[in-house]
Amino acid sequence: MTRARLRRAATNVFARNGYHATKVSDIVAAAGVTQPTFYIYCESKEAAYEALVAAFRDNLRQITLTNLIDPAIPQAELETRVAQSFHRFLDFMAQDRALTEIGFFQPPGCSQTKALMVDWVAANIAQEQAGGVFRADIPAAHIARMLVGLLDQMGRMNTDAAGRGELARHCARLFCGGVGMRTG
Amino acid sequence: MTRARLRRAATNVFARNGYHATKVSDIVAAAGVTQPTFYIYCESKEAAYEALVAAFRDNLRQITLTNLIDPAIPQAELETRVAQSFHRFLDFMAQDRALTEIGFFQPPGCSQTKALMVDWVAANIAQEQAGGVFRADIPAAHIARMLVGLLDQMGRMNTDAAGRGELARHCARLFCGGVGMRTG
Amino acid sequence: MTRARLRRAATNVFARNGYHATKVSDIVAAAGVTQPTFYIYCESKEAAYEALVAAFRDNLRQITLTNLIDPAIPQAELETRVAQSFHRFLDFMAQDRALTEIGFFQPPGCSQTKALMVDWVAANIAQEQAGGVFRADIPAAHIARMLVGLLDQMGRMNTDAAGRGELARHCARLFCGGVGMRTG
Amino acid sequence: MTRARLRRAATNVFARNGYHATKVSDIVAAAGVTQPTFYIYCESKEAAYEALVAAFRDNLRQITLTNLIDPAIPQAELETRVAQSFHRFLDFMAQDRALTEIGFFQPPGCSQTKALMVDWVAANIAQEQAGGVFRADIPAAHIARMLVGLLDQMGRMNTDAAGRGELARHCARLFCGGVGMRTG
DNA sequence: AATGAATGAGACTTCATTCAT
DNA sequence: CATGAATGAAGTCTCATTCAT
Repeated sequence: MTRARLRRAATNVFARNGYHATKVSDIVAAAGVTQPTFYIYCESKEAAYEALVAAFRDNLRQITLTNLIDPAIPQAELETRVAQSFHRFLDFMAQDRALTEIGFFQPPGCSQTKALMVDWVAANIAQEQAGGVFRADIPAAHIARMLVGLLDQMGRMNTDAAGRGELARHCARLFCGGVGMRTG
Repeated sequence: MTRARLRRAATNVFARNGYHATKVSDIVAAAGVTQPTFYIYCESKEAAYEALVAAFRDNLRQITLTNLIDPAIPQAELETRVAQSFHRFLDFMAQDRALTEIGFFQPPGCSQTKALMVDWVAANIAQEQAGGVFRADIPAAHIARMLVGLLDQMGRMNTDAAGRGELARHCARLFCGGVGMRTG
Repeated sequence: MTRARLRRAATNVFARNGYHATKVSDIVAAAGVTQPTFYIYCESKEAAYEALVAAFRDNLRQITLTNLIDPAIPQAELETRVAQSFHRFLDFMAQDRALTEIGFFQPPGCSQTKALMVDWVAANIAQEQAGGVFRADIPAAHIARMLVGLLDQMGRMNTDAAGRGELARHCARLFCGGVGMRTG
Repeated sequence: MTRARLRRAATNVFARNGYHATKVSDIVAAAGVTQPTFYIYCESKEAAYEALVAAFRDNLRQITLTNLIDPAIPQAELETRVAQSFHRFLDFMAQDRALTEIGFFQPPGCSQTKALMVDWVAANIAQEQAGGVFRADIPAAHIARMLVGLLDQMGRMNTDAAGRGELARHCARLFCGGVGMRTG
């Protein structure tokens, strides 16, 4: 109970103020407990932060793994399928905005998180390229970076569930087809 | 002279350790001067940091403005022209890696920088869409976010001049044509 | 307990060295605690000082208010009654010499304290003049200034209880009758 | 020339801000010279201040000495003569308000100045008592303190030349005759 | 399990003062 | 005589962390 309140408080305060500008006293004030109590549940301020980051990364990892696309997919359905992947990511990021802030947008930690995500996504892309789903003349790592960069920017927009649907479709269209005019 | 050494030292130390973990004493040690000297040239640690961020943003703004694409461009040359734009961005980011770290990758400040860049780029894109250079079924803001996200990720790779050329071409290909297979 | 020790220590050290020459480290050393403890109980060095000044002023205000003289007093008893007022002031000032030093003799603050006291006393004098207790051909404000100036100087003398009695009588005699020889 | 400008600047700045809150950099800025120049003319900030205080005291001493009253004076003219003394003091204090602020109203130094003045005045009073000018049933030191206290308070009022004349007459009346009603 | 009270360590900033020119 | 540039020394304040209860 106390543990949960501390975790919630820490997430919110860290998300609002960032790691360095957050004082342990702010967290315990938000949680309605005293400072020594904080140290009953957390090794240190740093450990508390890292636990949140790690939790976010674990979830992100799961989402990423489930987004691998079956090579049997018909090209006609690809964009829709990719939109679905984007949608999952965007929903996940919106679901606990404060935690996402900590794990994905804030230093210290956000760079590492994205670097890891690039690796995970790149592994998927490589398989998908091998399966003929995506073009193979560009390294999987580069494509993975594009995807992560896209999510990074789009995830910053505060959209409701409906907005996320549209956003995901746009992402998919850009990701699959680029911005060029279709000539001919 | 001393001013330049302080600026260089501040850039490097801030880039290496981040704003909060950087102590004024670190900066002056790197510059080979004493602490009071720092305060002769800088209002405060915060002001010193902000001056660096502002300098980076100004340069970034210039680059962005020069990257507007002429609507008269033939579609066949578009990708090459886009690659040129990416190349300029990547070169700029590589030119003073430490300053880029501060202005583009590190908080506090990086989010704002990217938000600004999204606006600048979106203004370009909107014109380019109006000129028929890019598809218009996706909001310019979304396309701008993709571009910034792409640069954000690609700019993190430490590449030499040759590597940047290839990277820029890959970016352009993805940006213009997406990842999908071209189905006859 | 700690709060009281800090207050005592602050009073003594401020009184001995003055506001500017007093270091927080001096205060905490005198109180037998560490520096952070000081900041648990006091907002800042300045706030600590102001609190002492304010406390002194409040007390001074009370004393002043109770010194208003009933207009029904016979002229023959006036000097004795005035002596009583001076006695109260002198006792008050002697009672916590260090606090008096801070509130009444030391800048910053002493000028303001005396200006306030002049106002309070002037209000009394005006009533007393209206009641025919004191001559009315001199503005109450001027008389109040004489009284405050007199106390300012006399309060600086370090006298024991008996000395204060005599001093008060002298003050009263001067205040009521001046220094001139009584001719006729 | 430079010496005079520095002296004037120091006087004004010290008077406005007080000793501790005045920075050498403030003084030199006001004088339009650089910091090292200050040290060509002044041993130190403290010495500069003390020189001003000493100058004020010297002048004050002169004024005090000339205010000794001839014992041959008829009682009827006493109050007028005392008013003249007060007038001289008030004029002196008004003549260089900034220097007076430093020498007479501001710590560190004002207490000592007044203590000295009490001594000088007391010497006068003692002679005057011996000459039958003033009542002798009150120690000269006490009377001197009353006079100094009176001046201290009255000198704070910012009055023009005319106002000082009236103020001096009021002071004399209070000093000589006190506040009591003259009962037939 | 929880807290009231306290602290060790250290950061930023200021300012009187001095060289070398 | 005057200065541009620099510094030694110090002071206020903060904060993560810990006892004793």
